Amino acid sequence: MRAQRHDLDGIVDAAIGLLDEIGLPDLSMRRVAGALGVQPSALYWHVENKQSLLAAVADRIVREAPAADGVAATAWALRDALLAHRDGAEVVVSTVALSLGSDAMHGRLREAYAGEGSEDPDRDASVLTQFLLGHTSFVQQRMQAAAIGAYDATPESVADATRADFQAGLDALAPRHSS
Amino acid sequence: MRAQRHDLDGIVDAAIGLLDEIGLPDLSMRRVAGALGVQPSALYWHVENKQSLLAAVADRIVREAPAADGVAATAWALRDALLAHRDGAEVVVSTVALSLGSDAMHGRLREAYAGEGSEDPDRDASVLTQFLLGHTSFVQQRMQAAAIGAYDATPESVADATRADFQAGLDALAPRHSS
DNA sequence: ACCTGAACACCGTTCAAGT
DNA sequence: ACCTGAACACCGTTCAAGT
Repeated sequence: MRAQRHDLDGIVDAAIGLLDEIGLPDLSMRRVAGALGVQPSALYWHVENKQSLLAAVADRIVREAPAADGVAATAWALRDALLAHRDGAEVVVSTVALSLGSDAMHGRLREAYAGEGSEDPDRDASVLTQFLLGHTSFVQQRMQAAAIGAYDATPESVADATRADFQAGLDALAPRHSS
Repeated sequence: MRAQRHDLDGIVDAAIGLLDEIGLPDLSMRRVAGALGVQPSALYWHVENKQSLLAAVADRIVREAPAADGVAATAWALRDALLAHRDGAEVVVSTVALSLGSDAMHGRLREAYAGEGSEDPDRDASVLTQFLLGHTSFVQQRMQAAAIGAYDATPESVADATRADFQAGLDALAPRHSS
């Protein structure tokens, strides 16, 4: 068989595509390899193990969030980015402590808080990061439960209710006016 | 071989014991069965699948939190309960949407908010639940990363810093005085 | 440099059969 | 009612060997 030649970026592309299709529980190294037309063992040339591949995926998901002005807009952009991919929140949560993708989150929020005159931008960013991760995990969990009938509500009503939750959280955690 | 006779409670006991020993990634149905001296397939008489066993574990973890007075004390008690078992936060997060153990969390916080004169106890409880879950996931992730050297800090300093994070979150999300 | 092929030590779950 | 035993269709990871 022909050698296929891939790099980390291509592998992450394939992994994200598969993630959206089949979800995190079914995302295996063997499936990623299959999507690339390669043997499972070939992945280990590019990546140390599954966890570090997921870290790279998390990194990409967070970086897909566009830059925005101010704490609230930044937080909404990050929320959108995590919700844009199936199980995106869970993937990011699981790698947050290793200060990869999550550090990008924290860093953006820290800058936004600093720009709005926070007295402790680092602490404020930590708290909002933790809320954001818990919130998005909850949203995706609920949406999937609603989709399979395990939670009695329409996806739309879950989306609406959780947007209101997020807004309420931001009202409390982000400064209202920065003058 | 002798029949072993178990009930759901005993299985949850064994699962929690194993969870503390080996962590969620290594917690398999086969290991739980092994700890009980039983074949893996025997578990399926008591439990529909692994996910529902984990839901029962999550339920128990949350119920282990003692009742407390007021929003802040309730939140700290829940935080302690999730942190009391290895990967406790992750277990609870993964079953939160199915309104099992997590509903107990939400319910307690809702009552506490109502008792402090909140205008929307349901929303306030949702926001605090989401922060609590994100926060505790983050703490356990960081502590483990610190333990294996993947994050450069002592477990104590992580514990201290995250306690301050939680207090800051509560300052913003819980009412300061209830008169 | 990058991939194949084969192997190792695992998984969750089902189901007939035992007691 | 509750468990065993065997099977099915999978896993992540390692490593020699190929090109």
